This record gives sequence, C-alpha cells and structure tokens, in this order.
Amino acid sequence: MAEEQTAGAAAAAGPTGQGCSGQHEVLQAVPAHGPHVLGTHQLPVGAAASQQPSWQQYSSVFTASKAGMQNVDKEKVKRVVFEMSKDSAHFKNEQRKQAQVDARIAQLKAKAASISQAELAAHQKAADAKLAQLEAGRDLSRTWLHADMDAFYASVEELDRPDLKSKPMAVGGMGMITTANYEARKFGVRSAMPGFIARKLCPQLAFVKPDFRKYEAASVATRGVFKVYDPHFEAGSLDEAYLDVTDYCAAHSMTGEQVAAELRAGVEAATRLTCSVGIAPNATLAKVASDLNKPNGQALVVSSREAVMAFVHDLPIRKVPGIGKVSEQTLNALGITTCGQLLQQRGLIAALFSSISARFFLGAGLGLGHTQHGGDRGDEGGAGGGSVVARKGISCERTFANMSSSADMEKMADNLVQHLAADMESEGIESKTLTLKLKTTDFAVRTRAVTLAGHVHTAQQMLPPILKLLRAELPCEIRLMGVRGSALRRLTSAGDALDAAAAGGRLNALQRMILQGRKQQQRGEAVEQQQGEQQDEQHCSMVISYRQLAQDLAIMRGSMPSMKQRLLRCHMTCLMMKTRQVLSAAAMVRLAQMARAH
DNA sequence: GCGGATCAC
DNA sequence: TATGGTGATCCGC
Repeated sequence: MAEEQTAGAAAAAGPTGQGCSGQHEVLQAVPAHGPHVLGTHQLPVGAAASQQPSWQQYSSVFTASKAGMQNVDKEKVKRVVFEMSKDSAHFKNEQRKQAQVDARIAQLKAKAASISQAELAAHQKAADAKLAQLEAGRDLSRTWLHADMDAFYASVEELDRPDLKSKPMAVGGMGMITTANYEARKFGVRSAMPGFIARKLCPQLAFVKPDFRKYEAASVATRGVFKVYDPHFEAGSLDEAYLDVTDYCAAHSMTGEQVAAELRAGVEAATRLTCSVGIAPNATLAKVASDLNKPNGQALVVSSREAVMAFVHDLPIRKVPGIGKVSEQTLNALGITTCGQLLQQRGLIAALFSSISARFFLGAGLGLGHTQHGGDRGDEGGAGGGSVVARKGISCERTFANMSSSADMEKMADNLVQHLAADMESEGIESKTLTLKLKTTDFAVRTRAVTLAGHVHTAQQMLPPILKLLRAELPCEIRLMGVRGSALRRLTSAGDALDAAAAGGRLNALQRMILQGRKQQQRGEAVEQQQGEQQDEQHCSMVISYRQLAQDLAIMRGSMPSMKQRLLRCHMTCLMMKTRQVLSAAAMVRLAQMARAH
C-alpha cells in the first residue's frame, strides 16, 4: 500500500546510515519508469562490519516519521526495536546486507576520488546535453492526480468496527503488520513491522486479521469514482490510482484542485473512507504531492517550470519513487540529499552510474515524470488490451516453521506447484522458465532457474523440473519456499477445454456464496426490517450495480470464466459495503443470473 | 539466460 | 511463540 511504506525491517547503521532525515513516505514506482536501481556489485562480505552495534546508532526504518507519527518518541522506538531484534537471525542477515552496501559505497567513493578534473568536466558536459534533451521533452500541459487512500486496510476495518476508531489498531498478525491506524502510529507502530514488536511498543494494540475481499470491494467502490474523472485511470494497487484529469478539467471548466476536492468528496460518499490527493503536471510529482497533506488532504504542484523546479529543489531524494533505502545511502555518501543536488552533482552522476540510472536521477532533479497513460514510451502490448499491461511472471511462495527434512520440502514444492498451476490456469498463461526460491533459516535467499524446451502450465509438467532444482540444493534448512513461472505466453487452443472445466467450479462457487449470504441474512434480518430507509438505499444501489455489472461484463466478453467470477464477487461485496448490510440471497441470485447471461 | 539485489505496495 | 507475498527491473556475468 502506498501510504504504508514497506520497510525492509531494521538495519544496522553503517557510517552512512544516518540519512533518515525528515519524513519518509512511500513513493510507489510509476509503472513505466520502473525502479531504477543502483548497480549491484559482487563484493566480499564484512569489509565494514567492524563496530559493535548499539541502539544509539541503530537506524531503523521503523523510526522514519510518517503521517501521524510526528510526536512519536523515536528514541524509545529505536531502543525497543533494537532490543527485540538484536539476537535474531533476521538481524544478523540485515547486518550482513548492510556490510555489502557499505562496501559498495566505499568502492563508489574510491572511484569518485579517482576521477580527474578533466574527466569530470567531460562527464558534466555530457550530463548537460542529457539535461537539455530531457528539458526539451518536458510537458506541462496535462493535469495529473494521484489519489491515495488513508490507512486503507485499517480504515476499512473501522467501518465494521467503529469502536476501534479511537483505539490503537493494526491489521495483521504477530508475524507482520500491514497497516496501522493513526492511534497506533502514535506509539510508533507502523506497517511492515513484526506484530510482536508492535505489541511491545503498544501492549493494548488491537490486532485485526486481514480480509482482502473487503479491501477489494472497497477498492472497487473507489475505482467507480476515479472512473468518472478519468476513464483510463491507472490503479497502482488496491489503495491508490493515477488519473489524467486534463480533459475533465477542460470539459467542466475546473482547476485540478477543484477536481481533487470533488474526487475526495466522491470517494468519501461512496465508501465512507478518506483519501489524500496530489495535483501536479505529471504522475510522479502528483504521487509525491499526495503525501504532503495526509491524511484527508491535498497538495498542488503548480504547472510551471519555475514552480516545479522550486518544489523539487529541496525535496529529499528518498521521496522520489524508485529511490529507496540503499540508493539514498549511496547518494548521501556522495553528498547528495536533495533533488536539487542531483543537478548540482550531475557530472559525478554521469561518471559513476549507468546511463539509465543517470537519466533517472537527472529526470528526478528536473521534476519530470509520466505525462501520458501507459508510460511515455507507449510500450503497452497492442493486443487490444488498452492500458492493461501483460504480466511478466507469476509466483507463489510461503514462509513456514524451519524445515530440514527433504520429504517435507518435496511435499511443500508439490503444494506450491499445484497452487501455481491453478493460478496459471485461471490467468490463461503458460511458462517456459521455472524458478525455485529458497530462504534459508539465516534469511539468505537463493533462486535457481531452468528454461525448458517448451511452455508448460500443469502441475504434472512443472513438478519434476522444480524437484530437480530443489534436490540440487539439499541438504539445507529453510524457512521459505517459492515457485515462479516466467517467459510467459497466452495459453492457446487447449485453453477452451480448460474453460469448460472451470465452468463447473464456477457454479459451485456461486452456490457457496449464495448459501453463505442466506446465513448472514438471517442474522441481519431484524435490522433490515426495522430500517426500510436502508432498503430503499439498497434497492437503488442494486440498480446501479446491475448496470455497472452489465457494462463490466460487456467489456470482458470472451474472458475466462474465472475472471468473470472474480468480477461478480467484487460486485457483490461492493454492494454489501455500499448498503452497509448483508446482501439478500435473492439479490445475489439476480446478480448471478446476470453474470450467467453473459 | 541466470542469480543477486533493490524497490514498491 | 520470533520479520510477508507478489511483481518488476537492473546489473554483471
């Protein structure tokens, strides 16, 4: 989720690890830009793993300040996280990784020091040419919004449990927290934090198990609103979206800010959830801006070159989508902490980084970003799919209690492969390359891949090569196993038989849903009878929902049955949310009939 | 094409 | 009781 920054957990502070200044918020990579990662060199481990860590110098991503976390006692959080972590295998692995980063940084600095003035001048000249080229492509004619739901999962849960609004609450379990509400954030509890550490920070913390069907339903409702302002909006994840509202602004003689305010009100009306919005001349800046006045706020970056350059000048590089913890440390080591400095040090950047990384950094310094749907390169597959980007891989992985028995591991591989095969079937794809992923009990990750002679999609086809990869790694002790398919292709002719097989499963699934709905309805019956007003509302929502469903199904004509089933389930749960009560079995039956008719 | 690593949510 | 799952991309082989 956008607002809930992923924090790869705690890391020991290296000499450059102090850089967590200011607020960090999440910045999701804009699809076509993709993450531009600094080069990864293979370096010996341990070069910089000298000093004994203590909590004072312990820099944890969990202490980075976020919306709603300004008054957190960061020293206390640091100390608690350190105390809870320091003896774990996970912590040891974090130290190992940090040592690698430190070594890489040292190498980079050495390289920087060896550059002559003449060389630097030449690189700067090349950078200036690149900057001029980027500048020439600057487009300030579009108005972009980035909408980001506030504490999304937690807020959805609070709809069902209003009593939790005033209490610290987290969605997740002892293993991992996905979202924390704002009450919990006051204690330093945040996403991507292990539950047992969160409980130490806040003993009264309420834990709620994630229910992704609810979040998906809420997400569908928000998308119904987004569609009004940009029918081609790009949903980054369940809780955020990019919208090009240029046409809407023109058609209604409105400013971007006015549209943003209207959109926020619309989302709240449809879902009783709040979101924050950024308004800017490109998608990247809109994303950065959506973070500035969170929660339930909006921020504008004016569409002029001067305003953009001013906005970006003092912006911490970490705020830029695609610059994460490691890139931040690396750039900090070169004396770069703001986007303005990315431009000042353009010669150094051109000299030290790959052409693609340098272009990305310079673009960030200029405040550039996507201004057209589907990415500025227009690289989407032209197969009539519109803005839907074909996936490159599909995977399934699981963490479990430490495992060393080869029999257990082969059983696990079998399970995962079956799961993957089912997912590939429902997606209608087959794969030529298979990858096995193992995480050993000391948290080191290994991947092993094979490319086969042809494409495969059944468990029977995929299990033997996966087992072969696995056996080559034995003996070992692991805590995670994963399987992945890549080099994908659409499942061809044979897929029709598959469709027919899936149809049987669909009916069963529908029947199950309807039965479940009946049970729930019985419980909610008393309420329903007392509140005729809500019934009217429900009826109204259902009419709308039928129309919507029909439209969506028309769009999906020819799709796999499983996709239609998923869509139907979405509509049902969405409707339940909108009416704030359980959908009647009769309503479900009618929805199901509509789905079948298509 | 493979494996490690980074990034995002 | 002890730190997730999915997808993408980049780099250097």
